[in-house]
Amino acid sequence: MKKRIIIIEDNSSIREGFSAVLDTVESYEVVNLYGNCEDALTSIEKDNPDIVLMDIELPGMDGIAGTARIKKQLPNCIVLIITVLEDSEKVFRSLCAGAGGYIVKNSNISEIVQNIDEALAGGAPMSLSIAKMVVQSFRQQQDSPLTERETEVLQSIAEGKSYSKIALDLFVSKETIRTHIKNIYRKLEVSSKADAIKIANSNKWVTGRPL
Amino acid sequence: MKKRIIIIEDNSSIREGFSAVLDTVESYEVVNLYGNCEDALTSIEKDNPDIVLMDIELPGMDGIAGTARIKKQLPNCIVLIITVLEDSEKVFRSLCAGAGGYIVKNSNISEIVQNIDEALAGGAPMSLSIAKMVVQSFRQQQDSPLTERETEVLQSIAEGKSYSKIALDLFVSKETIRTHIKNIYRKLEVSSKADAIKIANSNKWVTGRPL
DNA sequence: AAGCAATCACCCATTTTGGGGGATTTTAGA
DNA sequence: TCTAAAATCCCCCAAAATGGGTGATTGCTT
Repeated sequence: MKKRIIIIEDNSSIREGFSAVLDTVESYEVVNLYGNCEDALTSIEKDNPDIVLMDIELPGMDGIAGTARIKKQLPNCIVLIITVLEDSEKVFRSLCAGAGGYIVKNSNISEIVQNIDEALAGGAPMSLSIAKMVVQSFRQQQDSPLTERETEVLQSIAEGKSYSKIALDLFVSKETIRTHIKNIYRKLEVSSKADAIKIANSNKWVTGRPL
Repeated sequence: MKKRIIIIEDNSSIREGFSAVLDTVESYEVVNLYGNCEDALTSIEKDNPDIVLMDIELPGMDGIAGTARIKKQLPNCIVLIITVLEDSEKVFRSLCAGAGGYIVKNSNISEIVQNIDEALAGGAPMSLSIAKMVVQSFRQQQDSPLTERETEVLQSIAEGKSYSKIALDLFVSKETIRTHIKNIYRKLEVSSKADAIKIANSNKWVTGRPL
């Protein structure tokens, strides 16, 4: 059975190019081409694709949101992101949205086919450089105004722990934790847990996941 | 100036092997070898290494905690993890701890030198398979007992938002959020935010970072 | 000596949380 | 279409958590 493929890409040259290439492959069948996510989503059920090649930059709904929508409707469908090396945050977010891998925009025929076959085989096709971008997005903590202890406390806050629980974990009194929190709030110029977490997270001062 | 290198690895064959290999390189100087982190940490200041080759599996303090300690004392020191492909969670955690890259255990001389040079040049050396493991650790959300809405609510909880804030964000009343929370607690068999977050996180039901 | 980090204490008002009821409407599947 | 699940909302209550204020001690580094 031929693998059903759809392509969502606003640049018609690239769209047609990929389509032409993939149509030469015996085991593939390009069932539809779209210039945006909105159009694709209306007929995705009928298209019933095994593979979606998705651009990230798109007019209207972007490829990340589009990936999430598609995975919601067709969980078994594999979305491969067509991309050029750029924003590591976007690469990361698209993975979270359920992207199955990456295809570099100016790949040649054999590379594209290889990527798609790898995806169909259950792998996660991507170039080393793209993988590194994702990895990078976890380190790069810029210098923080918070002390070590304060960071530790804020990390615990981000894990949903109460002041009492944090105090127990760090073997200090609840009052100490409260003082730290006050200092954190003053330094970050916020006055709530949520705001502190948001700032600390966007600056990579905390890890984002429980340690 | 020669780059100072120390090796922390409990397997003496591997330790001596790496050392012998690196000593043949003109620009490197292996200044010390250790079988565990504890010993290494006592004299790390004197060793003043540019590069640390660190095993993950170690008696006593493991390589992840060791990496964190070393980065705390010598922030500019680059820690490269010596590893075999195994646990993606450990690979991820070591990155969070500040690891600068990975060296596969049975690499040959030129690969090792290449990895170290890449690290010194500011890169993040690692094999494609290791990078993929990290990437994998973000998808693979197993099936959750939570509904979409409940997941959305729990995600917000993990971001430190109060019920009121979540209600505002989702355009529903605070009472609705409370009901969702109750259902989440019942399904996960917990009775606190922290516990719910911990479970949801370990099962990848929430992303761990604000969306 | 001054500054900073970390520790702890007590006061206060307000908000949040968790658990117990019960109810309606919308959605989706059998 | 009937039904079950999901999502929405409301009330009560007590306990806990939170945020802000003021103040104090210790120890370390500069």
